[in-house]
Amino acid sequence: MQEERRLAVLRAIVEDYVSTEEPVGSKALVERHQLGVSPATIRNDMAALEEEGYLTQPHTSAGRVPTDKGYRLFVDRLSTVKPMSAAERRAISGFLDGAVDLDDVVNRSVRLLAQLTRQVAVVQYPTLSRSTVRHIELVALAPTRLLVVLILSTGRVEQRLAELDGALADDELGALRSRVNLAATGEVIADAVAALQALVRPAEAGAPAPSRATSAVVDVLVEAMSDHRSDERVAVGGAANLARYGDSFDTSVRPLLEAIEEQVVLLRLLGEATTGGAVTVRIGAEGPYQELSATSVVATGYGPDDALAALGIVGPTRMDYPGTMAAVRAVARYVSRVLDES
Amino acid sequence: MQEERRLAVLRAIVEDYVSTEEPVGSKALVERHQLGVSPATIRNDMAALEEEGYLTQPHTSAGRVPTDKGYRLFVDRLSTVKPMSAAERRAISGFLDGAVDLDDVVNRSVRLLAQLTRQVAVVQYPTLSRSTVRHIELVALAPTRLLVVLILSTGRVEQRLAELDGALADDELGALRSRVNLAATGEVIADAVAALQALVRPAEAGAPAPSRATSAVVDVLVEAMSDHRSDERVAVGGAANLARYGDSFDTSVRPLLEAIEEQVVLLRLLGEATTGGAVTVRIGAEGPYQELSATSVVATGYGPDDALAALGIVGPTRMDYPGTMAAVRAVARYVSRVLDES
DNA sequence: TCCTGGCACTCCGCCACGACGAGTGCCAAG
DNA sequence: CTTGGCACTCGTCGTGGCGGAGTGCCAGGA
Repeated sequence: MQEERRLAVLRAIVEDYVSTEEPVGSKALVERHQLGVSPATIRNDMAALEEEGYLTQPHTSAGRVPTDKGYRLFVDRLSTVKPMSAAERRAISGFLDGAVDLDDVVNRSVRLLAQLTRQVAVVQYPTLSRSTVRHIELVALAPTRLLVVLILSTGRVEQRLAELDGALADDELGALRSRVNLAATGEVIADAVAALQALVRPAEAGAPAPSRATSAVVDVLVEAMSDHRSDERVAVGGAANLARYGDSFDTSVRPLLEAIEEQVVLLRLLGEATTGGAVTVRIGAEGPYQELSATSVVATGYGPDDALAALGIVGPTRMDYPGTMAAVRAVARYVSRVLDES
Repeated sequence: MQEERRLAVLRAIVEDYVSTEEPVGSKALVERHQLGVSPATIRNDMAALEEEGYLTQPHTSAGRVPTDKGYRLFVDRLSTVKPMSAAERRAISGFLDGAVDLDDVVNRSVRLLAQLTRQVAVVQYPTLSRSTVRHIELVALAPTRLLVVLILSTGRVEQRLAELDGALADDELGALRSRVNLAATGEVIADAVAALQALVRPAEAGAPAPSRATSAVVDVLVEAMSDHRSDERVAVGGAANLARYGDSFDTSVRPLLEAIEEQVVLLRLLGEATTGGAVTVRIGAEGPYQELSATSVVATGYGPDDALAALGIVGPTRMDYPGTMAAVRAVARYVSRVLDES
């Protein structure tokens, strides 16, 4: 069956091109793979694959190079995700288990991912909106100054200052602390916000009006919970891997460097990945940024239901997809596990 | 006086080379500057400057390029730090005033610095050892589980968990809180550590032995205060400016990318800068890393006595030193001011 | 003593040329 | 449908000539 062989040819071309970084010709192909046919036959297949848009030639009479469409077919149908070796798994879990707090988990993950894939790694900080409230603490720094500490399930801690109109006695502070914790602890952020706001809503007739202090504290908490600034935070690592690109500075390195500066861009690149549990691959011009048409993104969600946040890598379209996908998947799993334990 | 003119020639060469990025010849020099002498005279001066090691020629019969020694002389004696314009000052203070917390200050600073200098900017997080303790809070999360929150003068907040042997009553908790705050608040970290350890030292005969809870809390606090991990944190920005280097990828961009990955390297580069109040310039091979012999570091300390931490930029030796030094100095001043206010 | 104009020289960067070779497309035969 | 052969294309690489920018040196002048 020729159709099958054609796909085998495409797979072989992708693999060779990824490892040699040079257009691959028919002769080299039959030498490196056991295809059982002659170069001439391969040439016919290549011509057909080019006709269908899976391959292209840099110049007449150079070898063939996969197109985005070719990589897409390869990723979707021709490759199987390589399982990580036991040693790699041990290295991953050993490296991540040493993390002491959320920041550390994220930083270690991004370095790990960069090291495993030898690409630029991106890890999004856990999304605020997916977290639940673990605890709220109120600390009197001064008679009219309160430190409000918000501790989330992901280990994130936010602190704000609240200025009060008047001094607050210790027992009043304790009562207030109990009330806000009762309302918010264990709730998802959105529900916690609603519950807190209910505390200060004009109660039914006869109930006591909410105190000024309560309002102030609730305001600060709601503001902290609504502050999606940190939703937009990402850690980036492995920029040194950009140096390996060597050629194609302008088409690959420059736009990537610019993207790294723009966290918004990185988030958007990762964005699609949190949907669905599997590793997402965006190849070349499939994405929203034409400057990044020479780069691919391999990403996935992590955390409970893989919906807490996303992590992944950005690299040239010419990359080892099976290996990269395996690494991204493995790191996401271990990060999810580590976060779950803490 | 020829000696004076020679220095003027060196200054002119540095300025022209920085702006054109090309070796500068004698003819171009007399055209662009009012030196009042002929190219031939300039040639003699250039030959003398080269003899003394301030200039070098890429090839026979190309123009001259400053050596590290030439830049050094330029920086030390021939340049005056350009004052920032009023508009720039407004932009800086406006940009930094919007910061909400320490993280934000650092992040904004690094972006600001990268933007002003169009170089890679590096800002070290405030050093733990230079901070004082603002407040310690103890929060009972569970009967035998305490959240210990350490708030520092720089706005940094560290939190740790302490596990207790037995339950602690509210009033006991309050007493413990008072004791640790009394001992540590307002103290520099080193003194705070000593004061806390004094609390649990076997007191003179007759005094009550320190409780298990006290020991546990002090242990956790001392550990948090001794954790110099975050002393080693830096924020990096403006990596996209590397793209402007264009040529000299291997000599400049690659080692810099690698340095950016290695925070230790960045810290060491900034390290020397915290001594003394002025802006420090390290040119080319003057520094400890020969891979970075094509780059210069312009850095200074910030915070009280400029000793809290350091910030600066890393760029090619061929850079606008006066402008860069002005920007680094200005940002450091504003950051110090902002931190002082909060 | 120092500056200046002139002049020969060096050497880089650029371009055109030609040989080489890898790789292709096509065709006719198996 | 596969295969070997063959002519063709085109990029790469080394060669050599040319122009120009820039230099060093020297002799004459202030």
